[in-house]
Amino acid sequence: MGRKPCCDKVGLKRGPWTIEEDHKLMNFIFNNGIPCWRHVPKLAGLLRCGKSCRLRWINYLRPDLKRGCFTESEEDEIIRLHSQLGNRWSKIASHFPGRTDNEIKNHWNTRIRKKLKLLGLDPVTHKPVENGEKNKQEETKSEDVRKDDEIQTTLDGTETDDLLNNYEILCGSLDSSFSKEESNNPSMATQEEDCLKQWVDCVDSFFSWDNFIHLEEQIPFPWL
DNA sequence: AAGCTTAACAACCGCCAATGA
DNA sequence: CTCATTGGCGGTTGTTAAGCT
Repeated sequence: MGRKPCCDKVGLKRGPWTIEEDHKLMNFIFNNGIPCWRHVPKLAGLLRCGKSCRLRWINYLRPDLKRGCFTESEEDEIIRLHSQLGNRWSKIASHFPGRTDNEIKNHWNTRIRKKLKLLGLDPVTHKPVENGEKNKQEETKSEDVRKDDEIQTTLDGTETDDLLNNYEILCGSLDSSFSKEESNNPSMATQEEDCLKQWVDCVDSFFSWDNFIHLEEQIPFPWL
């Protein structure tokens, strides 16, 4: 007997979310909060499973999300946190208000990992890759990794050394300041609040909330 | 212009821990 | 205590746009 699925997948929509679906989910959450993800799809009129709704909200629709590219300092911080926490993306994400674990994980897998490889560093251990280890890895590694190495060989030795030094300096300098600066920093909280206000204003001008005023009367919410 | 490859990101899947009945 | 349910997490896959040949 396998594990029971999180929901009955029959008749449920999958794949990319449409704008209409996003609107339905956002409208529902703004008006009702998040009572129980399992009930959200039905109450919001969505043919998705609750888990999918939760993911969409957390990774894409949440008002406090900070969209856009990662800055250099953010990347450096991710590298440093990853060296301490490993693949605990949610923990890492908690240090970046407005960023999601999925976003950071994707960024790590598509960019930062390659960057570290170019520096001659093992993305898992954050230590320089030994020649012996390199040979061992050589036997099993995939084509894409091989391409990364080809690029690396185009960098001359001094360039690689410089990059490596910079990385070590960076990690060293940041290590001392870390651990006391957590996400409950008051200035960060204010930033988040401002961001939220802006976003709510934006959404207010976008939606016709009047259509949802009587939602409560139409749907019997069990938690009310 | 068409086809192919790659990079970036969104979404899904399966597992696990917490919680409540 | 046991079991079912739920939310959260990390790994992986799918999709698509951009770049290249």
